[in-house]
Amino acid sequence: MDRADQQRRVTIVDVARHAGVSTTAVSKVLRNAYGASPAMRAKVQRAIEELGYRPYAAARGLRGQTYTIGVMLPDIRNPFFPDILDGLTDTLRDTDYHVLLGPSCDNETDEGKLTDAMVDRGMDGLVLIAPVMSPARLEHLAATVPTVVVGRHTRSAHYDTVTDDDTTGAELVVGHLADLGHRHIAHIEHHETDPARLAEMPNAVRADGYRKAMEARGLAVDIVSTSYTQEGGYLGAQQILARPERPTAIFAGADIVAMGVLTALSEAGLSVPEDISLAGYDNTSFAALGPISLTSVDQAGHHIGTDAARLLLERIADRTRPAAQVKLSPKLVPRRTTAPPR
Amino acid sequence: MDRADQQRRVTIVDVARHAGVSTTAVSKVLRNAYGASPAMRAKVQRAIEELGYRPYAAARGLRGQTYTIGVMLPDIRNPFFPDILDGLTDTLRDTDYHVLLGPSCDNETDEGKLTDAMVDRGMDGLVLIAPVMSPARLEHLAATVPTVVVGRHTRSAHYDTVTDDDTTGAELVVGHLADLGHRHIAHIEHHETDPARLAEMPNAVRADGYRKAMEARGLAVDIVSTSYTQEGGYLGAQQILARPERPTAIFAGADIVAMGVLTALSEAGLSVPEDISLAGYDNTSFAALGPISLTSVDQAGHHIGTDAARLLLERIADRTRPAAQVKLSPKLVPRRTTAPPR
DNA sequence: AGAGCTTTGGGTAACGTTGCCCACTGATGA
DNA sequence: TCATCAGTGGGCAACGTTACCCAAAGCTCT
Repeated sequence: MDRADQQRRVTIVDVARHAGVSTTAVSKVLRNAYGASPAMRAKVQRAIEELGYRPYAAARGLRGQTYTIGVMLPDIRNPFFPDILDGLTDTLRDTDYHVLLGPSCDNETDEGKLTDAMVDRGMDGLVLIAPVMSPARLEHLAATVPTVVVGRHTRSAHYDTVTDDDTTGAELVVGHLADLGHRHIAHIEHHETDPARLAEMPNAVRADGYRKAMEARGLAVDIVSTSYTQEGGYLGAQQILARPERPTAIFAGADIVAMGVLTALSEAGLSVPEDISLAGYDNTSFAALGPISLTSVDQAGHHIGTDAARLLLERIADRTRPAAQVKLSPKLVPRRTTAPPR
Repeated sequence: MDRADQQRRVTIVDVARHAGVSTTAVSKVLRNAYGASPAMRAKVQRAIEELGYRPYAAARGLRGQTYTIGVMLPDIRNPFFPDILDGLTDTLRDTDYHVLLGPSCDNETDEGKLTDAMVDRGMDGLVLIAPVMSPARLEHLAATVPTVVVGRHTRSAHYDTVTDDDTTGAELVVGHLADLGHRHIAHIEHHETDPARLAEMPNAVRADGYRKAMEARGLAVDIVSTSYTQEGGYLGAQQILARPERPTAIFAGADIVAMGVLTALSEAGLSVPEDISLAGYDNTSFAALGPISLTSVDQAGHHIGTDAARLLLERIADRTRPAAQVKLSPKLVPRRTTAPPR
């Protein structure tokens, strides 16, 4: 073993000694704090570079700040979330903050563990993407650490929200399919029973938007509940196909769901859009794929990410600032998986 | 603002006072250390639960441990990496460790920043998936913190490695296509020029395996260099199609690359496998998708993840244990995108 | 000249946890 | 009877950084 590498970290004390100043002075330079002359700044900067010093975040954490932002998302496999993430990291790139991601957590227990872990690690701020936890827990969490909630239709004095108008998005899809002549349009949703979440979660709002849009047109509502995963789409489509009467179109609540639907349809020997039309949601890069060319709803993930990052930075800077709610508008992107019914 | 929520965290001191014991005693119970009677353990446990105490990781970090494992991966959009991640989190679920992920970093600069950030945050161990940093930096990093390197064909006394046999994997693909009767097989690789990385990175080894397998059969090597992304596949396929003579098969170095190739082929009005055969690598869930049904090479991502986690835990427990190299064997999964040439 | 600033620099007590010590108590063994 | 020892519990000094202080020195303005 190379013992030279195992030596102690360079600390602020080493820098101070090397520069011939106090640790306080070094700390001031690091924080751009008041009370350090340009001459001293230069001296300290030089010492920092010569020694290759980097502040130890754990020690800073003990004093209040870790310069770390935690991000929680429900499913790393859903290709929509990386879009949001890109927006976040692009915005935070020029700041002192670093982004760390939790592993996928799709249930309340995992969410609780992860957010606890993030709080315990002294994170300066959290971005929660479509969290399923109870409103009370969300409230309590946001009171503990600056938080931005993405996707969930709720508001609170403690946290900011960034949402996309899922009701309109669902209406866009139903309108598009109805205009093509479809009368029987099935919807695959992410199952939700908790009354608090029924009104707030994007999947539930999307399903409700579908319901309203169908009823407004006098069409029969046909909802299958599974989950926003590829498997959920597969199973949902199988349920739909097992019935006596087949719908002429399926509205999948997310592109990843549509992926699973495609598998099931293909296995059943049905072709899209000849036998059945299919629309997704999120306009992921997968939807644009040539052989797939999925009709979808664009909700500008990158933009959502930059907004979330901006709001979080503002909230970290001033925790008493009134909570903001940003609401973005979706756009329909028609592609080749939707066509008039035969 | 709800002031009650803003109160100080519950600390070990509060627990000690509440249980009527010393902080040392509480710490002993927390760490399952020697020197605490069952009676005291029970008393302290009760106090911990009553107060809802959770240890503060930043303070622990200052003393040496943060119970955090950092994971770095090149591209969150590549659906292969979540498989590895699942293996990691499944194995670490029952331990005291938490997994935190860095955002995608596909270049040496970002990698350096991220690994620095992870070291600065006192992480107990790192899992680096296909890192591109220099061998010297890798060596130095692994000497600083317990590390497992995934995918990179290298060995060191400081870190363990988990790799898949990419040479064999490439041979499987070329063999499969050649057996079908293909003579002109193009390969899209992730561009690599650094000599150190040419011998070590999975993409480079895969390309080399392709080269050897082609030459062993007396076939002409035809390599296009882009990147292991959807866009890389799209651009690579466009380059291939712009030439006077079209290959009868394309071997994409990763499934995500094959996704982009499909788009380009579709735009060019070519159908798969009638006009051109296509094989990917990684056997991601996307490859199994009905309408895609991509021939691919399975390298058991979940298994890679569990092995990496196991090795890392061992190394954290004993940093002097000799470094291990785990090498897994790939399997060909033929599907509908490969067929004899017309 | 002296009062009252501003600027510059440093001393130091936290922050929450750990692990090395030591002290005390009974029991054990010579 | 006296050392020895295991078992139990606690004191306390770190770990690296920050922010609240205070002190000294050099100004400006009467």
